[in-house]
Amino acid sequence: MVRRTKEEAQETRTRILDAAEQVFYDKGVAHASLEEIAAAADVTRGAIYWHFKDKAEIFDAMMQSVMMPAEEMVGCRSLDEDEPDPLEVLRRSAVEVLMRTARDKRTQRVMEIAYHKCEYVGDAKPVRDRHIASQKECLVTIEASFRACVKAGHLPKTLDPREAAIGAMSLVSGLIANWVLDPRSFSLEKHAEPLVDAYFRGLAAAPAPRAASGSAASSPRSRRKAPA
Amino acid sequence: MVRRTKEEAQETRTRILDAAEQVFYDKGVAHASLEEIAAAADVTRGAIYWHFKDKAEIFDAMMQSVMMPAEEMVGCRSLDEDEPDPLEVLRRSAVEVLMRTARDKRTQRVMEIAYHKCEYVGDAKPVRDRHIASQKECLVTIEASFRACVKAGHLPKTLDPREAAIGAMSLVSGLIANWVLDPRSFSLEKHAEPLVDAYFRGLAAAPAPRAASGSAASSPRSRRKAPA
DNA sequence: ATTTACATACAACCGCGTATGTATGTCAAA
DNA sequence: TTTGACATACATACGCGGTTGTATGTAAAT
Repeated sequence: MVRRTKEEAQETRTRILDAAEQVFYDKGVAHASLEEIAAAADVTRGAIYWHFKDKAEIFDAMMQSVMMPAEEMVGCRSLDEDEPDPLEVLRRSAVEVLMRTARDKRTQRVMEIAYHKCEYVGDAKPVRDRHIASQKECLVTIEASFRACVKAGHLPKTLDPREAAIGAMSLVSGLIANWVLDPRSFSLEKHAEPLVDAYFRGLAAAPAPRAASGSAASSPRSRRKAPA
Repeated sequence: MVRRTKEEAQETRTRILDAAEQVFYDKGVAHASLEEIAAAADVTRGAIYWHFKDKAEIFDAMMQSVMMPAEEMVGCRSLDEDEPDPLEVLRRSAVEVLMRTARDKRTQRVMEIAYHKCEYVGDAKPVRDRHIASQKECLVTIEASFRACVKAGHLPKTLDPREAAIGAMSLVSGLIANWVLDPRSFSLEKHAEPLVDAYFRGLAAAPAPRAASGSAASSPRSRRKAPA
């Protein structure tokens, strides 16, 4: 056996990761065997067990090598305290995440694996935990941005910043999840920006006054027009 | 073995389905063994193989026994052609789906299985196909509602009904997916209706005029304020 | 008597983890 | 500078449990 130099070993590692991505995409994480991954990477299982403890660790490493939308939305832009237009920064971040997904094949594959071809259970718990953590962090960051927007007068004072953040994150991740499930169902590239804009307009429009904070869903109000 | 009557057999079948739901929830679909399911249903694998071909068929049957948000949003309300306020019907449907998820434990479990504890690949293809199909059907139905709203003057004529439908579906499913992943991260019950309302307000607000329909994302406009 | 609705028993495979082999890189000592 | 010892980066081989599908048994319902 030709023992490899350190750089070659590192390349082997990335080859395994790339192969795993492909096999995960084809068979799903649970049904992907290490033998298949090894074959796809043109190595043996021995190589895999040298670089990784088990399949869960491969999956973990693979997910860490890319950015999920939640992280990316807040991560790529460092929001300055004195940003003149935090709303625009936020809006653009959301659109960018969607656009990257719409255009980059690699991102598409990983998103589909993350959303529809793995199980966040048992061994995948570390991945799930990071997912939850990043989501939580994402929420507080976006919330901070919205809060700044309210303070700057770009959004109405009645707006709940956290609520707005929850909606933004859900809209973006929902769009991605639905689109990768069936890219032919609609054009993400075409609708991404208009939809983000529409949601943001909804936040900008002051909500209709409510009767205190009673039980919302079962309120006796039978029908209500959307505000003009 | 005491041979069961037909009704008892049917009950056994549902017991298996209920047990599968629990085991799927605990271990994930792929890692759930038929032995575990059988034990949870207090039967043997023999009973399972009598009622179902394999695990995929169990999963399929389980998913068919409940309604996913996409189906439910359009399914529970038959939209009449002469509905006076289709927008309100749509709004209420979306909120109802979210509320049911927030309140009903069973729905929560199934949603988490569907969104985070199964792999739509290989044997699960029938489930995936139905999921895609129902999503597609959901889109056209919601789109029809929005179109009716535009026609009725409840929404601006500049609104793209299909785009609005895509956003609505994504927001709802995204909210559910994110919430079941970590219910403590936010209160779905509290924010469901306000968020749906916010999105609908965004649709009601006329979009800012765009320079024809050029490449949207790379438009030179460097910053833009949210409309007041 | 036959079919139904299971339980039991059996055989086979698959994938995993580990143990071991091995050839080469790496590096300190001479 | 060369050399030997050790670590590295894998490949190979083995044993094992767990799961699956099926085949068979069986008692009650029809």
